[in-house]
Amino acid sequence: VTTTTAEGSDPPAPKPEPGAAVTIREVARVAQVHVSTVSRALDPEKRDLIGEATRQRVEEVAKELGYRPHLVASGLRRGQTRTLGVVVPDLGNPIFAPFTRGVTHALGGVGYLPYVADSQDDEVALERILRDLAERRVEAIIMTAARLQDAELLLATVASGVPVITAVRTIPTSGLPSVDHDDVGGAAVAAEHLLGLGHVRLGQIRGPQDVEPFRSRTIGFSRTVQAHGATLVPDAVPAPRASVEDGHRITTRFLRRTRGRPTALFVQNDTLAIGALQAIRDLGLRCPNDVSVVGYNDGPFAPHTDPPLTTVRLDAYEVGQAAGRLALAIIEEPDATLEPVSGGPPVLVVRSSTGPPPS
Amino acid sequence: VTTTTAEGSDPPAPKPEPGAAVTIREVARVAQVHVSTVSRALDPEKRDLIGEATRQRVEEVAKELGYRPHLVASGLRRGQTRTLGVVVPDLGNPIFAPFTRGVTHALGGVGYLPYVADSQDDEVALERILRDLAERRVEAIIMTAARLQDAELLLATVASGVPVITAVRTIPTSGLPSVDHDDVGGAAVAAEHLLGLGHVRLGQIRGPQDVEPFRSRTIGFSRTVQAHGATLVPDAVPAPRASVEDGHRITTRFLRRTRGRPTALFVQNDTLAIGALQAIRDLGLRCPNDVSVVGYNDGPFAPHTDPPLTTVRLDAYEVGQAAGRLALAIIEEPDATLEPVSGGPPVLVVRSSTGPPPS
DNA sequence: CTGTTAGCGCTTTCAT
DNA sequence: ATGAAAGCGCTAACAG
Repeated sequence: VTTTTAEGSDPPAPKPEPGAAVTIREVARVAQVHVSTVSRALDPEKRDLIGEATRQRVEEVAKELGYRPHLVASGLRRGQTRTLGVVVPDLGNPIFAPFTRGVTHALGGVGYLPYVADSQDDEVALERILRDLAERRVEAIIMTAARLQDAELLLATVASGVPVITAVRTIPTSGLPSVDHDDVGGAAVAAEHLLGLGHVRLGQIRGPQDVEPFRSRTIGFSRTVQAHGATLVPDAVPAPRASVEDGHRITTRFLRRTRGRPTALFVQNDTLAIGALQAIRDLGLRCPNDVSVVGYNDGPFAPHTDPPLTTVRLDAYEVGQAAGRLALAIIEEPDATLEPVSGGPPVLVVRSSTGPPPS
Repeated sequence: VTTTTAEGSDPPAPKPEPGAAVTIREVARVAQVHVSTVSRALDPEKRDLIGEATRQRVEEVAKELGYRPHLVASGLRRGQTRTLGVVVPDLGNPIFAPFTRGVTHALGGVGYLPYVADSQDDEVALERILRDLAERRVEAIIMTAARLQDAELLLATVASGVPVITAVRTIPTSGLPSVDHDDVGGAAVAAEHLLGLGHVRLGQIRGPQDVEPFRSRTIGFSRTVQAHGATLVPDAVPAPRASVEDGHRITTRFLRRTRGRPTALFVQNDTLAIGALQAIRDLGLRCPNDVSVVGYNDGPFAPHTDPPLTTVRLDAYEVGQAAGRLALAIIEEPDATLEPVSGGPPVLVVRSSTGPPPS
């Protein structure tokens, strides 16, 4: 119990305690007010509940003591963490750089900060990541590493109370809110480009088919080629991973084994396409003279491959922003049924890896 | 006040309360034990303080109710967040993918999860990021986005109580713990390679000189060239950013303006080198016939440029791991003076972008 | 072995 | 306009 100092001239003006981290309590003690007053004075929403004079004093003391708010503690009390999880399959895939920037930009102003985790397409790693994120009470998870068989795991996460949205790699049947982009359409555009150049024997180098976008690209491409009455040379197996190495391997096998080799290849992403271009060179063929190549994503290196890659642009930054916004929306309205958001239409970027078929 | 049920036969076996999130308290209520008993039963460190029978019951109830520990709350109590910040200058730079993986792997087993933030080399963005990380009470910050002029800001962060370590981009004068790699040596190796091929007029395309590694590379290269009595063709300005575009622009200007053009170029990172190769082509020159190029980093695209890039390998994964370990070390021993850790020696990877000078 | 009590740092009724 | 008291979910002495 402190004695009132209603009569004294100068108030005691306590010295800050040394050592210990400076908390709201310390500020209160030095400023001679109750902790709740400090809390209010420093809360932008509530600062005008406090008298001008006291507020100024509190602010001054806070600054002087070097007070830093403790977001974890205030978050606990408020029931929020202002945190979310971004799960990517592979940070090495160049589209996740702009994607992640898009997310952070959408989040930036509102004080959310993302945990970023890389699942490496490993089921048990993913499981650990999701559990960890849930236990840290992230307010939402932006999942870009989904394979079709992960639906159950993701729905369980949602059931446990953490909203999950999917982007880039969605799971259409799951009912999870998603940021979509029209990969069927994108692949169709690629096919039309090649058909328009006069190709009649086309093939595709497919990515892992348990990943939605690759599956859609397969469909879009096949359907369009067949609709035009051209020949779709059947490929052997899809690439197990969307890596340069697998692109090289699968392309080599595909171009070597085939009788009546295709004159044009739709390679389902840029990373695979880099491997494909290399394979073509290694086989002693020339691109685009012997075989044309279309990639997908228009990542940062597409303009700089040899030859520069014709590819379908997917604006990963934009998709990331959309994902960030969608995540915020679902945080605000957890029960709203959210329409899939579109990440913008795919557009073909023509460079030098495509040309007319050899005569 | 609950009445004791000491005489009844079957214990009441309370039903879980619906709705509300299931906490340790709820588990305790259902399992008919005190919350602290639950806390202990579920804590791997303390589980054997609890009787076999009760522990099993608690575990069972916890599982049945779908109890998830609340890491934020327990962290608040324990005074830790098991969280750290990784600040990168640009996620688009391909070395930060393996770097970040290295960090997470070093951290994985011990339950730390990183926030990842991208400063885009923007001073005010960086300031915001550091403040935010500090207020979230990350236990350490791994800073890879440091420019020399950021020393003060970083030291202020340290003073505010959050340990900061630097990696990739260090600030030698700052005294911050760091993961170093020998860029002077790496550049020297590059120079020796070119000199060994017989080049006598060499130049370099420099990255931003307020960033330590670029500065060291400048020194290592110049020094070695001069020591061998060869001519170092002075360049105009360093690239303001380490981007493909700047690499192209600076290289174009450099090769065009120079009388007595150099026959070999040390380009201070792979991204710039991609631009440089492009510029060489655009000028109608051939690489390596007219001009040889050595890059730096050996990023994922180095084998796939045209021609494949001779470059100095920096093992970013390894550096990331070292940074993770260093961060853990400083978390455990905040006051230890930590020796700079080395991220492994630079090694030259010879591909096809270098050859003897034209005769 | 288990329960009691207090408290991490903060916010929020509810008083006054 | 400010203070008092309670509590977010959990853990850690300190009993017994």
